[in-house]
Amino acid sequence: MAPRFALVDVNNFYVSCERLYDPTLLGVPTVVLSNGDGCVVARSAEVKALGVRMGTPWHQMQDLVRQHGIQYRSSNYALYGDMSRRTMNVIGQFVARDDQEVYSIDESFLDLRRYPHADGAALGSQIRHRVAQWCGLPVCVGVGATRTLAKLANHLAKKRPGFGGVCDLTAMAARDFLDVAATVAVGDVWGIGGKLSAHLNSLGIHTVAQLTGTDPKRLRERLGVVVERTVRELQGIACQGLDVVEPRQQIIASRSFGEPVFSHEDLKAAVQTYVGRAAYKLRGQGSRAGTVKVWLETNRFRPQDPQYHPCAGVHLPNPSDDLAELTRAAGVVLARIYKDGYRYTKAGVLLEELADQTHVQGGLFDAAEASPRRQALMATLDRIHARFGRTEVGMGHAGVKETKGWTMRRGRLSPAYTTDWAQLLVVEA
DNA sequence: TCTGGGGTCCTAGGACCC
DNA sequence: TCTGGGGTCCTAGGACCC
Repeated sequence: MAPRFALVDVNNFYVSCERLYDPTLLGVPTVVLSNGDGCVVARSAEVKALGVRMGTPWHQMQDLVRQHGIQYRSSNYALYGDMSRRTMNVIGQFVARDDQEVYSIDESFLDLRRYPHADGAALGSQIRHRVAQWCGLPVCVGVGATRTLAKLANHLAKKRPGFGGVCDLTAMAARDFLDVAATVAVGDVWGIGGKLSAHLNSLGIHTVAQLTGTDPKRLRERLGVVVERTVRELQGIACQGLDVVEPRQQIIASRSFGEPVFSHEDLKAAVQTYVGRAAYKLRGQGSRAGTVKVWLETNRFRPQDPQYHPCAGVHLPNPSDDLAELTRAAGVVLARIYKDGYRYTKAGVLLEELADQTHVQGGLFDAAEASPRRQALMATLDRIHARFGRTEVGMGHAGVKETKGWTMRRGRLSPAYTTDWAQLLVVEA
């Protein structure tokens, strides 16, 4: 059966979620800001039309904000995560369970090879209609013979109004495809970012049509196997299927601080909080970590400041998911890399060498396996975390209220409308 | 004054082994 | 004075994605 993929993607996902519960934002230029209200991570169509780029620092666009009355919201991941789950469930209704891959918070691939008679455009329209009606969110659908082509189709469905939100490249004549592809820049292809784009341009390859016509083997010599595969996928040869969801291979928890931090004590409090978050995710996927790494950052955007970006880690004698052990390990690393006299702006914790809980090998000199009491304590922590949110209970200094300086800014956070009884939407009669 | 956070995969080079 | 060749594993760093 000929491979065929669909990619369903929510338009301006975070902004669309905010608008769903606050209709005063409809038609108004709106952005959602990153953690700490640092920079723009989602833009409404009106803001995109003003030429605001993804990742623009918020403080750099204040003139534009005043001029055009741009509204902003702080990131509300409780809301986006829940809306994502609902949306993915609705999209998944159109295929068997094994034929859906949730690729990111706002995108899902569907493997259509088991539905050779389904009309791509009609299917796309149905999905659009149902997600709009059941979730209140706008999506676009792209269909192609490979995942890369489905991505490209989705890009066209979004950018070219003529497609009406659905683009099926498998229904397009080869000539028509090349005509369209000649109008799309290589940088718009999935897997071709800024660096590779510049490199391709220097080789005289500017459009998707040109890239599609290039010999993949020649490109491999210069640019590596990733680009080779991308070109083959553009040529219609599937190099990647649907990915099975594997447990993560690394878990990161990090934040920029609300204000700069100088002392070992404050850094310790921050790092302990991040360990708590990482350990929660770790246990959530049923893994244990073999390595704990910690890194610190000063402000890279102020070259006049003394810079220091250390990163170090420790191997644990045995992979662990125990918060006390992980916290102790992180503390040891932090003490090793901490140096006085720097203006720290960010810290992070990285758990690596993740192993399945059931496949952990006992060491020769271990104390007995983690005691049942200890495991019960961890399970209780996880329940508290799930019920009350991240910072209520922790280890050591984690979450102590007085050490406020490093906690992040969230100036305009919308309520967790769908995940917290206390924050339900109120409709005035 | 203010510039996100969490991931994946690939590659090159060094260490080590036989 | 002369000093192999081939393989694996690990790590750091780069590029990309959302």
